Amino acid sequence: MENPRDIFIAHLRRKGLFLTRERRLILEAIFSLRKHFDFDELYDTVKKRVGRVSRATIYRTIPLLIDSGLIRDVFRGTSGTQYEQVRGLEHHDHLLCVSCGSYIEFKDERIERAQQEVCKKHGFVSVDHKLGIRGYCRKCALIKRVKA
Amino acid sequence: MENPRDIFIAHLRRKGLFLTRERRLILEAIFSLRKHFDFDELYDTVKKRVGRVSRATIYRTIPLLIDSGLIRDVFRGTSGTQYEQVRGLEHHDHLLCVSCGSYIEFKDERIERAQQEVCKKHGFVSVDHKLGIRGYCRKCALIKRVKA
DNA sequence: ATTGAGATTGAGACTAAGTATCTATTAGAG
DNA sequence: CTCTAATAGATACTTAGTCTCAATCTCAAT
Ligand SMILES: [Zn+2]
Ligand SMILES: [Zn+2]
Ligand SMILES: [Zn+2]
Ligand SMILES: [Zn+2]
Repeated sequence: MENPRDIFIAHLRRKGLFLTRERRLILEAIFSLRKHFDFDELYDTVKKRVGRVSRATIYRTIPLLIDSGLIRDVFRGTSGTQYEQVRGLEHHDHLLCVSCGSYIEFKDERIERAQQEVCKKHGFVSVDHKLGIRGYCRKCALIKRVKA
Repeated sequence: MENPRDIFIAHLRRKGLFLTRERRLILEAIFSLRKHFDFDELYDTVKKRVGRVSRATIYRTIPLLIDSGLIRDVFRGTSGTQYEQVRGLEHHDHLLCVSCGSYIEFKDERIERAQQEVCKKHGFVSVDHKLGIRGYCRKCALIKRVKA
């Protein structure tokens, strides 16, 4: 039951929903994409494979996939939400280069643990969290320094 | 020179811009608002005080205030960006209740320090960061438990 | 105080992400 | 196979935020 398709079906069942052709194709399309993707990439991929799909269907399916734990939304930039495949991957946070748009993933146990403590101290029940550090990646930082 | 108005003027000067009546009024309006606010609250407040202001002017002024370090944008929810006054306050991060919309501010030095180390390890030059933990505040967590 | 170049405003057109609505179609239980 | 609820597609709609441009304002230089 670690198969994404089975996970998805199980989640749909639980909510009394069907695994339709479209939902299956959207799920498959996601796994043909790079790990981080946005709406348009998903939309274009599905369209290329099926010929026709409604934007609304994609928008309706995304929350189902999020609730299934198969993807998550990572950032919300100026041009729409960025998603990423979860694929059994561990939770992680991001370094985001504001210059070239690249990102680095990281996970720091000290940060994760400290967050739990913060929540505990405030009687707060955490559901999820996002830590995004914006700045300049090694390459862009170098370029910037050369220019300056 | 710690006066917000002076900080703002200095920033404008540096960029060859004027402190216009509108910009001054927007700045003043912000200080009459609670610490966290969104576009509409700012817009309505300015309008109430001056009678007329263009949405575009507010939108044009916000980045100037951000660049001046007087406000910062905190989240981007479903309904627009949330800003907060900085007012010489220390940087902090947020616990966000998904049930009642309240937030708790916190700062954890261990987290801040660990972030610096992560950046260093990746040759990443950090500009800023946002850590948002979503979940249920004490009160809402209790209500949820009672219901369940 | 006047003036002129450049900055700024207001109004509204525009863009684009995401949602809502409606009708025809489909999934799947019985 | 049949029936019903769920669904997809098409498209209208909503809304945060940007862009445009003519009219107006700012302020430094006279
Ligand atoms: Zn984390
Ligand atoms: Zn990632
Ligand atoms: Zn922080
Ligand atoms: Zn805050």
